[in-house]
This record gives sequence, structure tokens and C-alpha cells, in this order.
Amino acid sequence: MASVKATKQTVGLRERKKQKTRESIQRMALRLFEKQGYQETTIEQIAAAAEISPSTFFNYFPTKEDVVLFDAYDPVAIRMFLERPKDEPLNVGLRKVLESLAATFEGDERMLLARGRFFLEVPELRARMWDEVERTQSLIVEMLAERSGRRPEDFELRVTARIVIAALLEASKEWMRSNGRTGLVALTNRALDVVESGARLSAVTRTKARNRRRPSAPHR
Amino acid sequence: MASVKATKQTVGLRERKKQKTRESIQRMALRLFEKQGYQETTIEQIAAAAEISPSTFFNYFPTKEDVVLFDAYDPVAIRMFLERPKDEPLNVGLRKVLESLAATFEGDERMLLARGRFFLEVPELRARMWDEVERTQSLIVEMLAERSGRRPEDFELRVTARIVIAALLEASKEWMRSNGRTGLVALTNRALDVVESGARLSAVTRTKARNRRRPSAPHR
DNA sequence: CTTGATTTTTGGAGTCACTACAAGTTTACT
DNA sequence: AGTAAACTTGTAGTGACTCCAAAAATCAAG
Repeated sequence: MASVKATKQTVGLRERKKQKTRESIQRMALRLFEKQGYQETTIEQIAAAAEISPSTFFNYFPTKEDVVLFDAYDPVAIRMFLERPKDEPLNVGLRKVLESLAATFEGDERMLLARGRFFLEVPELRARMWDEVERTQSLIVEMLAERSGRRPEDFELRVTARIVIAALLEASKEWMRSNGRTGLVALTNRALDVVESGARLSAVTRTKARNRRRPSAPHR
Repeated sequence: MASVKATKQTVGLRERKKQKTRESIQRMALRLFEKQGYQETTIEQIAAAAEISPSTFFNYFPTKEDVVLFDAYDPVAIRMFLERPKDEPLNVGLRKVLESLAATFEGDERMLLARGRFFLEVPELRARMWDEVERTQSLIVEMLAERSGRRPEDFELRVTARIVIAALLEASKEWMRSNGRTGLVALTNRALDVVESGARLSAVTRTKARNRRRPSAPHR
């Protein structure tokens, strides 16, 4: 027992307390944002509501934006991804992951929509999403690299990843636009259909005659 | 001549002067950014270098970011787009426009690369790009809507537009990464190849055996 | 070229996000 | 209990950005 030194077996009071504070700050902040708007809410007010000092706020979130950005589901999604069989084609894996992910946050839909609205409406946040996209991209790139044996710097690989993300992003945007009425899974699937069909770039014009057809055939 | 009231035929001294000031501010700002970094340069310094007051700076650019964002080529690109024949498939039109666009700024490559680096390196700017993407998207969406007879709200249309932009964006990123050595036109074409091939989503895995093949077949 | 209206510039006072840091307080470990 | 480490807080800034009113430049018309 001399050198083993059992460090932190109970997760420690400290950690638990910290987690609680972080959640409290976020909850209070979102509540205020919803009530009076993002810009109109100051750090001071958030700190007051969460019963901490303004200084402390920055111990938990590097910027005001991060309060909205911070997402508990993030690690869940990543894990789901990584647990997929290595020899599964990306399109299949993606659809599966998205499906189970959607199932996971069944109940929190309201919260997710509210947060989503902020993203669409507050320029600062909308802008911030860029970095999130990049992070997701490198994740997908890594997966693709591993599965295809290419290097992660491979240009075509990167383009592929970015295309996929673009499609998924547009799907979530549509979801928010429709206020959650359209089913996120259905939307993401349709978006991926578009990708797989080569975005029908060359077909666009020719459709003029048979106008109203869906561009995404069942395909797979 | 009583009611016609010839308003502003010579573009007026005022307008010309304003344009000059705007350019001066931008040039000075970029110079300073390059020398000492974006964050490290204050509005005060820019104002001093451009021989205006800090207040005036904000008469010309709403934020510090906009100094970098402001792009003289923007309207050129838009015009080129709109001048394309209405019955031309998007993929063809895009490639053509990009080609002539690239020819247009032949000389300014150095400047473009420098600006591009800022975008990649300064988080504020990188983030800001989001809104630019959205603007471009609605442009493309409108084109597609007009050509295909669909409504601009059409989901598949929007996904398509976003996919295209994603691909082009990755191409410019690669261009900057390679410091302009790889030829922007070639890169954008390769990116569009990926789009047209359906991003090869299902193929990714199967390539394991014949590893090093390019994923973008000539295709078209 | 003078006059009066319209813009544009500028300074000043203020708000707010965010940083740096030192001093105080709480928790963890022996 | 006692000490080290982590956490909180207040203070004092910096710098982007807003609001506003006064001064200066530009313009249109007689």
C-alpha cells in the first residue's frame, strides 16, 4: 500500500460539487436567456442567480457563449460512433447512430429545441457553431481514415466528412424550423439520401418537366 | 427640369472620399494584423494608422471582424453566377464560374492567402464565417429554386446547396493549407467530383483491399 | 460665393465581456 | 491537527462597442 496510493475512489466531494455548480450556472443562464434574451442577460445576473461571484463564472465557462454551447450529449454521441463495427459502411453507421441518439434524448426535446433556437437567432452563437463543426469533422475524418486505410489528411476524405456534416446540419436546422414537428430521424435520413444521390447536381435542370418529384430515391 | 431633379450624377465627391477612407482603413488594418497579429491590434491603432478617430472606424465597419471580412470580390462572384444561362446544370455552371473567378484575382493571390490565414487562425473570424456560408447558401438555393421550379423552402434543395458549399469550402481550406501551391480550380473540381459521386459513403469500407486509389473517378 | 440643410467626424461618458492576480476560504490527505 | 492543493472572490484593468451631442465638411440653390 506504499506506492499504490488509492487516489480518488469516491469521485470526491469536490468533483460532485463542481458538477452541481456547473449545472446550476447553465440552468440559471438558460432560464434568464429565455426570459430576457441572450444579449440582454449579463454575466452579473447569471452569477447572481446561480449564487456565485462573477469571477467564478469564468472558472466554469470560458465565455458567455459556452454556457449555451456546453452539451451533455456530446460524449454520448461520440461513444456511439466509436462503438460501431469497423467494417460497417459510413452511411449505414451514421443512420444507426442518429437513430439511437434521437431515442436517447426523447424527453429533452423541449430543451433541445429551445437551445437550438438560440443557435439560430443569436449571431454570436450561430457563429460559434463553426468550431463545433470542425471538431465533428475531424472525428468523422478519423473514422473514415481508419476504415479506408487512407491518411487523415487525404483531401477527398475531408471533403466527404464535411459534406456529411453539412447535410446533417441542414437537417437539424429544418428540425428546429419546423419546431420539432417533422422528426429528426426522418430528416437526417432524407438529408443523407441527398448526399448519396450525388446531390443530383446535373439533374437539377432536367427536372423541370416532372417538377414535384422527391429528389431522394430510396436508393440504398 | 422642375421635377426631374437630377440627383447625383457624378457619384459625388462624398462617395468617392468615403470609398477611399474605407479602403484605407482596411489596408492599414490588414497590414497591422499581419505585423502584430489580429488580437494584438487595437481599434485605436488602426484608427491612428488610417488617420481617423476611433469613433469613425465604427462608421465604416460595424465590428473589428468586418475589416477582414469585407470582400471586394463578393459582388463579382454573384454577378458571374447570375449571368449563367438558366438551363445549365448546376455542376457545370459552378465549375465554370469558379474557373473565371480564379482568373479574375490572379494577381491578388498573395493578399487572398494572407486573409485566408487569418480566417483559419483567428477564432473570432473562423466563427464569423458561418454567416457568410448562410448567405451563400441562400444564393445557391435561389438559383436552384428558379431552375428546378421548386420552392426555395424545399428541404432537399437546401441540403443540396449546403453540400455544395461544404465541398467548396473544404477546397479553399485545402488551398490555404497548401499555401496556394495546389491550384484552387483543381481543388474545387476535385471537391465537386466527390459530391457528384455521392461521397462514396457506402464504398468507404470496401476499398480496404485496393487502398490507394483516388475516390473520385472521372465520373462525368 | 453665401447660406442653410445634410452628412460625416469626432470626443466623451458609459456598458459589458473578459483577464490577471493576490488574498481568502474550503476540501483532501497524512 | 496541520499542511498542501484546489476553489472562490474582489480589485483593477483592457478593449470592443454604443449613445449622443457638438463641430466640421460637403452639397444644393439662389
